Amino acid sequence: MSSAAKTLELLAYFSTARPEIGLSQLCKLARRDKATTYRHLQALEEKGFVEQNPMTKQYRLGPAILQLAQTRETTVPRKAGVQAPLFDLADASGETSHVTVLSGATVYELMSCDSPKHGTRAIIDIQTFPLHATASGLCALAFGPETLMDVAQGDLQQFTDTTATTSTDLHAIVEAIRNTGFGRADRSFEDEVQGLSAPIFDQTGHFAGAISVASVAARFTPDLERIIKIQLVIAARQISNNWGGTVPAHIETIWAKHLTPTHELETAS
Amino acid sequence: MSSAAKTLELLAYFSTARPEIGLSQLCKLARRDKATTYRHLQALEEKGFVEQNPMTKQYRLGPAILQLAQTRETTVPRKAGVQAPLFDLADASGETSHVTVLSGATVYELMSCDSPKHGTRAIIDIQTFPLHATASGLCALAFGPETLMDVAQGDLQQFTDTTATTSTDLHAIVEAIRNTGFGRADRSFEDEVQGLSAPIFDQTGHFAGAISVASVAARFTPDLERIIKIQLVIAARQISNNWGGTVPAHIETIWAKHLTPTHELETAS
DNA sequence: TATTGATGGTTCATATATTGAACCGTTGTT
DNA sequence: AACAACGGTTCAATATATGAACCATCAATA
Repeated sequence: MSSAAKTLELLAYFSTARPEIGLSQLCKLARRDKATTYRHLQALEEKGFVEQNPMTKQYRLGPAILQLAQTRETTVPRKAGVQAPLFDLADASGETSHVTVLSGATVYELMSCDSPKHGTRAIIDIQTFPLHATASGLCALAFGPETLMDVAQGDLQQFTDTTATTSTDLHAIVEAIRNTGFGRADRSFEDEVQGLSAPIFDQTGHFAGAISVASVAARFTPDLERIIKIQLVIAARQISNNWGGTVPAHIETIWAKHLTPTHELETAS
Repeated sequence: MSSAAKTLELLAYFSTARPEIGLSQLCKLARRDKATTYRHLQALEEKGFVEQNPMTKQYRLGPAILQLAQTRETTVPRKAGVQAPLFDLADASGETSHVTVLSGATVYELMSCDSPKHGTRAIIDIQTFPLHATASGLCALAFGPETLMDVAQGDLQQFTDTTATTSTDLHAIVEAIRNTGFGRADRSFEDEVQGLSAPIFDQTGHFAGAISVASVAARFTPDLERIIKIQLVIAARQISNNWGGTVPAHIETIWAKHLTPTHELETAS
């Protein structure tokens, strides 16, 4: 690995949980030599990527990062961070996929990608997604701000005969989604469309949107569901990353739990 | 210079004005070999500090920066406390304004705000500010740690014909700033730009940065200077407050002394 | 269609910049 | 007073960075 890459790696050890790190401590964390680490820190400090707390001599992230982040944020639109993972998902799942963003109390479509694999396709033709009836919307209810639930309950429009139209039903569905880590809409918005989604998180660590696959219900099988979920996890991680966030550990945990082969066997038996 | 530092330097070439840069272009900008630059970009890309636009093959700032910036800002909040006072200052002064932070011996731009009032504007296009030639830098020399003066004297680059290039001149200017409480750069960094600044203090009670206004020299009058100084004081107090500090009493005293009508009359007579 | 020039990317011998064991000076603890 | 832990420094050994020259691709041009 290049010396530059090793230097950059040091930055990743800083976090809100561990905002300041001393030289020795950083050596242990990175399993590097002290002299090497010291020089790397010097280079980072020279360019403003870290600075030293004059009192404690410990290092922390520096101001240069803020300027770069400003540039990135104002020049790279969210769409750019979505394109590749979304296309890969549509390709791998063979189904129409889309990414939605939460703005205020509304779930908007950001980008969609139709897979050319099948003749029959689920056509997405709306631009805002009902919170209580779509996989994306339910994902927002499950992982987004709590106030969303109040908004959702104010409009429980029935789209199909499986749409949740009571507060009780909606709460049960949302609770199930919190337990699995995946939004799910069983023909609740359109007949014959089965939605699956995963939450996306931005740099603030909050829910920012969702990535979803809309399958034609007739070909939806447990096998396909598993495949799609695995792909959703990959895409959700990548997009979160591109938006400056990471998938919270507890979400990763419930995903892992739900996708392990042992779990599959247990539920199958 | 270390290879890591050279690699980090590449990032500084990205800006809102030039968000995407191709390999060849970057080589020209940085005056580096193509192979070297390519490998540096590889290292940056590997760690997410840049990414490649798949269409154009050009490079742009990557998502890793957003995460680091988030950590920095949540652990050392700076930007959040700057926004409103800075905007108010730009609005009230009608000039381009910016806030800088001192990190080690370097003055970095934290945020800037262009006032839309005038057609001609002082455009800020640097990311670090020379200590001896800018209002912010001089403010740091006057109110920051004493060791800064040694650093400044090591590089007295001449930018314009009013830039201080001797130790004697620099000391005189800094002394004047200590007596007025305002950093001042009379076309010493760019021709036709008149800078004025006020120091900002953090919770440790030490100098932490400066807030500055860059006026177009042609419209700089004593009246405007007075108006700007009054606004600078307001902003410096607010930001210091937001950063957990207060403006030291002796600074408030010299500010008051310099802005009282009696003083104006005295100097005018 | 062949030519040119620009781009992004690659190779390899050279030599320069990186490495880490051991060192120093300081600080706080036993 | 001895000790340990810290940040920081030195220097010989060598791993790593370097850049001239190279290739492949593309778009414009003759």
